[in-house]
This record gives sequence, C-alpha cells and structure tokens, in this order.
Amino acid sequence: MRAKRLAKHSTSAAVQSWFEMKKRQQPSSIDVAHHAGVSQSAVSRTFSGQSVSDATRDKVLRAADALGYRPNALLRVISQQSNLIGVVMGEITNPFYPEVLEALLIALEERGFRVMLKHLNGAKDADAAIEEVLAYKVRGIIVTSSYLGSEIAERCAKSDVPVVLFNRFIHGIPVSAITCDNVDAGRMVANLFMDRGFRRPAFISGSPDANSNLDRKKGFFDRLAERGGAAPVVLGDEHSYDVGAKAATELLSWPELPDCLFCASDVLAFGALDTLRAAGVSVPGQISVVGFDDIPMAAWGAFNLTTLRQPRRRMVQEAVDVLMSRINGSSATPIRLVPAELVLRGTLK
Amino acid sequence: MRAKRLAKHSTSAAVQSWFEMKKRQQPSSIDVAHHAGVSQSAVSRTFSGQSVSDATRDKVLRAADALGYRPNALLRVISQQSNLIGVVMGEITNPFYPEVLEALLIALEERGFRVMLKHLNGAKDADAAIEEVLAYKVRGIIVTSSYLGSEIAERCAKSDVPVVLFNRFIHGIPVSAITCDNVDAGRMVANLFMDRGFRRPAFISGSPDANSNLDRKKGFFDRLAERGGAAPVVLGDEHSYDVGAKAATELLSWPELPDCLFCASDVLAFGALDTLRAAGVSVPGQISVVGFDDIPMAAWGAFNLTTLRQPRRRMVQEAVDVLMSRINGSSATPIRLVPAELVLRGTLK
DNA sequence: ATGAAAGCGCTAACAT
DNA sequence: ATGTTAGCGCTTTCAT
Repeated sequence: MRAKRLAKHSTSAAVQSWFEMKKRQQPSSIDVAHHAGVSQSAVSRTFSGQSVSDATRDKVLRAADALGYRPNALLRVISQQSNLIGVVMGEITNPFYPEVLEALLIALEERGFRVMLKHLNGAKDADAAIEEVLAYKVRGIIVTSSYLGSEIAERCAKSDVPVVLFNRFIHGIPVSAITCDNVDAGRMVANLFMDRGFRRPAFISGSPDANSNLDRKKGFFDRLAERGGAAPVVLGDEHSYDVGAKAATELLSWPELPDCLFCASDVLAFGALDTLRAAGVSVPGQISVVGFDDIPMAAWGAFNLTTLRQPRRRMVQEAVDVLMSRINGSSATPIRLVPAELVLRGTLK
Repeated sequence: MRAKRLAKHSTSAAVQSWFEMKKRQQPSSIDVAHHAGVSQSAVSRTFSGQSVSDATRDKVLRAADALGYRPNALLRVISQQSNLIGVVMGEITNPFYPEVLEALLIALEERGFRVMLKHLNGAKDADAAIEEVLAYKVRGIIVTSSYLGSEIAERCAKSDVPVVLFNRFIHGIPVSAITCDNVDAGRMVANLFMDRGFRRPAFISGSPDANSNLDRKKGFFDRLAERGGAAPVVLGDEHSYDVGAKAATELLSWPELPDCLFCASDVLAFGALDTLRAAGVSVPGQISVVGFDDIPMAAWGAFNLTTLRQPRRRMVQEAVDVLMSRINGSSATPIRLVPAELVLRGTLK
C-alpha cells in the first residue's frame, strides 16, 4: 500500500530496490504504528500530546526513535490551520531591516509561528511576492517595504489572510499598518533647524518611490514653509552610502554651502558626513547634519550622528500584536503612527 | 460534507452561521469544480499546467476568480516533495549576514525554492532549531552559524535531508560545508605583519565559541610563532563594536601600545579604530589595524579599513550549488575552503 | 485508553 | 480531453 508511490520508480524486476527506496522514504506514523504494534491513532495522539497510557507512549516513542520518525508539521495545514507567517522584506542590507527582522523572528517564534521569508526586489515584484506567499496558506503576512503600491495593498485587503504593513500605511483600505510618523518627524527636523537659526537647508532624499521617504520630505518642507524658511535644495534618490556621498559632493560644488542638512536615512548621512569631512568641511561647525533611523552605527564614534530614532522594538511589537489580534478574529485594521524620537548627538550645532 | 469540519463551531440552531463560516473558509478545488461545473481534476490540471481544453480552463479560471481560489502550495509536500529550504541563521544583525541572507534568498528563490527562516540565538538552541526546521519536511537546510557544535552536525548527518554548513566545517562526518579558509587568512595577516616589520602584535577576538574566530586566531598565532614573532596580546570575546571599543581602551592603558592589531571581524575593528583615534592615537601612524569580512562599511571613508574579504557571493553560490546537487541525489558531502582576499586600505602602514 | 474509519485538499493513475 | 478513484500523512470523530 505504501509501496504504491514507489511503483513509478521500481521496475517489476528490481524488487530489492524497493527496500532501498523504502529506506530513503521518511517513515510515516503508520510505519511507527506497525513497528510499535499499536494503531496509527495512538502514534498521532502520542505526538500531539493527548492522553495515552504510559505503556503505549513508551512503545511509540521507542519505535519512532528506532525509525527516525518525525511528525510532519506541515500537515497541520490540512486538518487544522497553518502556523506560518509570511514575511516579505526588501532592502535587507539596509542596516535598519536586519534589526527589524531579528525582532520579528523572535516575536513570532515565541508565539509558536514559523516564518517564510520572501525577498522583495524593489517595488516591482511586490505583487508577485505576496501572491506567492499567499499560496503557502500562511496565517498572516507582514510586509516591510516602503515601496508598496496601493494596488497591492488592496489585493491584500481582499485576501482573507490578515496583512500588516510595516513602514508604510495606506488609508481607505482595510489593511493594518505600523509606521513611524514620518511627516511629523520631518516637521520636527524643520523646527529644529529653524529654532537654531539655520537659513540654508538641504535635503538628501531616499528613493522617490518610497513612501516613508516622501513623508519625511513633506513634513520637512511644509514646516519650513510654514515658518517662512527657505526651500531646501534636494539631492539623492536612494538609501545608500554612495548616494549620500555623491549628493555631498554636489553640495560642495555649490557657491554657498548649506548650513543644515537633513538626510532621509542614516546611511545617506554617513556618506554625506564622510565626504564633507574629507573635503575639510567642519561638521557641525559649518554644516549641521541630521539623519533618520538611529541604526546602531549612528551612535558610533566615527559618526556620532544626530538623528531621528524609529523605535524599532516597539514598532515590531505593535506589528506583531496587531497581526495576532487579526489572526484571533478581530476585524479591526488599525493604523498606528509611532512617533520618532529626536536623538541629539555631535553633528548638530 | 465540507461542512463537517465546521460542526464543532456551529450549534445545531445556528444554521445561518454555517454560511458565514463557509465564507471564511478558503475555497478548495472542489468548490471551484462545482462552481465551474467540471470535475475536481480539471481544476487541478488547470492549475498545474497540464493539458486542458480552452473551454474548461476558461470555466475553471472564471470560477476560481469568482471564489478567490488559490491552490494550496503546501500540499505538494504530500503528493510530491516539498520545495522548502530551511535557513538557520544567527547573528543577523552583524552586517555580514544580511548580505549573505539576501544572496541566499535570491539564489534559492531563483531555483524555485522557498525559505523558512529560523533565528538562532547563540549556540545553545541550534539543536532545537534544526529539529524544528526538520519537522517542516524541508528539502534541505543551510546553517549559517559559526557556533555550531559537532553534536548537532552529527544529528544533521543522520537526518536524510541534506545540510550545508556555512562558515563552519567539521571533518569526519558527512555534512557539506562552505567556509572561508580562516586559518590561512590568519596566516596571511601574520605574514603581512612580519613582512612590514611589526614587533608587538595584538589580537581582538570574537566569541571563543565561534569556530571561525578560533581558526583565524590559530592561523595568526601559529604563523607568528613560526616566523619567530612575539605572541600577541589577546582581548575581546564577541563580535561587536562595543567589544572592539572596550578592547582598545584596554590597549591604551598598556605601558607600550602594540604596533599592529588584527581584529577577528570588521565590527570589532571599527570599535577599536574609533576608540584609538578618539584617544589621539594615529592609525596607521602608531598602530596598524586589520579587520575581517570586508563588509560594505569597511570601505567607507570613516574607516577605510584594511581587511580580509570573505567572498560572500561566491561562498553563497557554492553553498547553494552543493545543496542542490545533494538534493538531486548526489551523496558527496564536499567541504569547500574558499580563500580570503587581502584588501589593502588606509589602516595599514 | 484504544482502534477503526472518515476526512483534509490535492496529485496521479486509471478509465472512458 | 475529461471524469473517477485512490492515495499522501496526518487529526479527529466514533465506537469499543
């Protein structure tokens, strides 16, 4: 009966290969049952922690051990529900995200879930990535990408598996989101610059497709305008050290150097800082620099960067909490804006 | 019939809740078949890309769309083989690993596999983590942890799913491994220091449990001894910026500063560099510093660190290749030592 | 406490 | 080309 699935591999003559292949097969609960001289359900009960007599349990465990049996955890997806969570993540090499990923893994595994990780390459394949993950009957999805388009979000909303957006929110559709209050953070930086009396602001931007980046920019620009500040120079188009460095090089060719610089992420700021300093510009003497994220490196002596901290741990905690309550039946799809925290360090005069 | 599984949730009176719950269920191929007026196998064939008439395919797709049906990709684990790969990874926040993870994800997804990611918290739960992943009937496992003990490796060898170790190798058991030739790299650094005429070497160590760390140290120490160099001072016990900084602080209190410093990882070197420079020590004027890994930050202006590059891409490529050949039936369990490459930058005199 | 038997959603033989 | 019928390895009734 079990040999049936082997039929296609074994010719009628090659009887002994049966045994070979049988050995290769992972043993099933039936095999264990036979070996132990009990019913298959006894095996199942033993491993799912139900009431079994000590004698039976003992026989089962002994047989399982002998055969190297391990219950197939995936099969719970049939009789019960899956305990898989899909995590779709872009920009893994931006130091902000490994921190997030680690926290997510810990929080989810702690609650008995396993994670299927899908890599996102820019904005374009977000759609396919989510479809893909959905095919594995995950119990929920966490998408950490600021590139997410709203069409995809709508598709998420249509699917009956709860989706939580991390670092991106979209109003008007029933999808939860946890994100730093980027607009407000941008305003904070504008206020900071105005309060200190700076006159010539500049902004180094991340990807123009990234929502978080746009929000930071918007808050910054709007608030400057409200307070009658000058419109900032804009440079950059991606979150990377090299882009920050290139933007700073461009700044240096300006007739007049800006006196304050807001970078949409810490990595951008690092590139700018290194370039400015290499050119003999004093930071913060001649120009103040503010970053965003507060990744661990921002605190390092080489940078000592004033920045806006995204409270990662808290954001992850909230994201997981929201996902859990949706999995447990809640239909609420809250959008949580977590305030960024200003971290004053040496790059601000 | 399908309502059966709902029985436990619905009381005999609450007939209408049946419908409610039915809506919540993900539709099955049978539902689609009914809706389309075809057999269930027609649905299966449509989605597994077998020969179906255009008319049937059309009916099926239309029905599937109406019902929001999506074939359950996990179930292939039953009739066929799983396409899941377990990736077990520690130290995710060490910048070396996100690079590795990204490359792994891309390579594996490219070949049609999905990854289940398990976080490893130090050495202690490696055993449980691997067991856990094994329970999901993954097709193969990649373990990236230099903390791996040989007992666990043996357990991997016993399991019939192929395991590839990344950054750790163990002789004498049938488990493949891809790792940088750490011993040789350590020797390279020793040679470098001796060639340049340094006399007072120091070494900042990562975790004493980490095999890669020990190998680097061994190669370094052995070669120094062979060439009649002084035995180095040893500091540190973990791969982190703070440990590097603390170690450097200790160095500074020495009566005589070492003239060359080998750090077992780039992050250690960064901490040491920042601390030394902050104390007014000239690098490389008074002391030369060499790191390990060549993570992207090592090339940044702030550090410009001389280091040993681990050829990440190539290592990942090899790891995936070896895993694939094992999955495709090969029983060879090669151990590949990839040579590190010296990258000369500004911190070496 | 235990075994027999009926599914779970799908793929693959088999039959038409 | 299509439908029918067995399974896949497990969990869950249902008897005993």
